[in-house]
Amino acid sequence: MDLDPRKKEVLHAIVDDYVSTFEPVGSKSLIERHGFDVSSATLRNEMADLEHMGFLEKPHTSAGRIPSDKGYREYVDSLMKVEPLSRKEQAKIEENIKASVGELGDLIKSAADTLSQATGFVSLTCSPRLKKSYLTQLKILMIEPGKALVVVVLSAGVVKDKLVRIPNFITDKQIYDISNAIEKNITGKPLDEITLITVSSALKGGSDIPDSLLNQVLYEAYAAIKQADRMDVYLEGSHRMLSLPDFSSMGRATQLLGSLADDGMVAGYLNEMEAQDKSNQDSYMIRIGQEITLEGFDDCSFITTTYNMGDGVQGNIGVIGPKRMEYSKVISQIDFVKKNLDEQIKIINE
Amino acid sequence: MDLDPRKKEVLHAIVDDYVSTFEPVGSKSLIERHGFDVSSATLRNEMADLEHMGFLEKPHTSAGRIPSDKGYREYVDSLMKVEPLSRKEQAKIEENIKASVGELGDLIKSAADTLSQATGFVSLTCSPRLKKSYLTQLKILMIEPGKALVVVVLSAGVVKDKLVRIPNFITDKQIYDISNAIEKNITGKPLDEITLITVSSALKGGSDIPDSLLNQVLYEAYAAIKQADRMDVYLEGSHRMLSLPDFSSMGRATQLLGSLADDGMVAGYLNEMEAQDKSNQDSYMIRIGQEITLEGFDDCSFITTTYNMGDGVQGNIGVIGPKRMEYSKVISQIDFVKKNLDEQIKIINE
DNA sequence: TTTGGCACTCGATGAGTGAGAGTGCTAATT
DNA sequence: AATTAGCACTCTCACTCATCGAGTGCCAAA
Repeated sequence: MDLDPRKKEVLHAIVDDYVSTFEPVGSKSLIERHGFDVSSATLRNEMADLEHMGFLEKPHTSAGRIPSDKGYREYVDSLMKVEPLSRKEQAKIEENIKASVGELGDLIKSAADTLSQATGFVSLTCSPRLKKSYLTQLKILMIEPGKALVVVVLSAGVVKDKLVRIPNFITDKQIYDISNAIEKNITGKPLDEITLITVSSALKGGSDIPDSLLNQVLYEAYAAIKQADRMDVYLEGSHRMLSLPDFSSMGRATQLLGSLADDGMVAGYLNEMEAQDKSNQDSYMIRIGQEITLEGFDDCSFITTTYNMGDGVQGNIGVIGPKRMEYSKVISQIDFVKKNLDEQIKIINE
Repeated sequence: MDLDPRKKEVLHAIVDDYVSTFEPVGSKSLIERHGFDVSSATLRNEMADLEHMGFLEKPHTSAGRIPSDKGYREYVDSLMKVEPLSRKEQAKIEENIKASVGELGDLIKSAADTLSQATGFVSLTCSPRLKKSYLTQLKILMIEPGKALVVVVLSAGVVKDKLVRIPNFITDKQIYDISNAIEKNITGKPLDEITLITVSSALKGGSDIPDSLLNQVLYEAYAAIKQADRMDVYLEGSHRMLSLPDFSSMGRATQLLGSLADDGMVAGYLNEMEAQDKSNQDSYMIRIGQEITLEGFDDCSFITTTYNMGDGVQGNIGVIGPKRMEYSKVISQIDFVKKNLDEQIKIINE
């Protein structure tokens, strides 16, 4: 399975060339650009070998070669070297991210925007899965008769809330009591162990509210808690894909943007990816071309990593770009954005 | 300025034809499709007149005519008849909107999605301008030391909140007192009359917290209040524009989607439109082609109307589509969605 | 194992062509 | 004065055809 050193060099060169020119690379231009010390015929033979092994493809009988998915995979796994960004690029990213003010949500959005702008591709962020995080506070706040705000505070300082309807004549005081009772009941429990029964237990009968009404409130509180682990996916910069030569055909572009519009689908796939790569947590997840099992992403690659919100709570951040991309550069861009994001989150959380 | 009846008929027919075929319409096909009782030569004369008057344009010397912006404007203002949707379409829209559960935000999103799907264009919603609505409640909720949630309740039952940082050693009780004091101070005031001074007045010195710390809390509360009237624009279905023949050239499509990606720009323009049309509140605002002063929307039209959240608080909902659209149909679609949305909002608010 | 040489393939480019749809104008008709 | 028939003209679109150039595969020689 391992390639001899020259084949590696050739594959490396071809990927580099193809990525930067977007044109099938032929034996001759390969010699011109890289200083190979052999004739074009020799390279042709090597290239034919690489093709048989599945690392290269020919678009037409008589065109140069382009990397196959397997070729990109080999490149990513063992050929490329990730080099750090230039000072300039670093500065730009830092500046952008630091410019965002205030809330966590804004910060993450800002990181995504920055990443999309830096790469020129679509950036993707996904809020952390919170199933395993535990509940530290639950408050129900009366807004007006019949309406209340349920505030759920989770470990890692995540705050979610939901506006709910409650029976009209429940009073401020009653809500306050219910809220305290629920809180006492489930504080410290991981989110995915909380059920409607856990929420309600040891609560009924203890107050002056009829069970049927109490149940309604309990249910709403429960729903609010459950909703807290809703995964929010944010895709930014889809329109940038249109400017890429890779998607200059209307058909491909339409299909891609259509798929990107369905962020639920992307979220689902992210989950799947994470399940597969559970081992190398904290590192990069990369999917190239047809490795992506979603419709319409044949010419794309996903690269994601995780950002940290403390207490082991992690979200995803990454890029969806053409599979013909400068992997090493994009990876270091993601990496740098991630680091900045982690830092800023730490600052927000103290 | 008014056209004689036959010219009106001709313009009407041309717009109809062009909208449905997307091909410049010529004198002959006009006779075939519509039962004009004159010869093609007569129509040619009429068409030449209409062109001189600015209602029609020729893409090339020897092609049929297409409506100019002015032509569409005339069509929209005085020629077309808005007809109600078919039962089927109505049912579909109703179903979609009713399927959305729970919160106001979800409901509006759902309305936008429905509208985009129904029209095949981009739908646009904009949260209400809240400057004129008044504050009914303000609560500050301690989340953990150094972190609090400011909940702002406005008239019409709008609830906004913001997570803020506060000095570490401020206690639950202190926050509670501050919160009450502020609330007492500014309840009932319109949002745009609230200043940092209003928030702070009559508060300092009354507590055991040093002024500098108190100021920090007050500022955060103030910022949370001010943020409540942030206009949220939501654009849905940009990708659908790619399927339209109007944007089948990559250049136009790229430009359009690029402009659509900047929702701040759209929000700003909406504001502008509203200022212009202040008179006919509650009705439709329509901008056609170059009437839109934004870059990149030359081939588009905006149609928006308002939805009601009670207490005179209104948001915008509408469509951005190709100017070559079935105006009467799209208007009734928007109208129907708006009606359903209004209804559902009423239900949510009781 | 490498290399030079050669025949072959295939896509891109550009020119030329004819068909088709539509126009504007003029002169005759109503 | 309005309408119509007729005709020359214009312009796009689709099609064909030839050519060019980059690249390949393979064979025989080094």
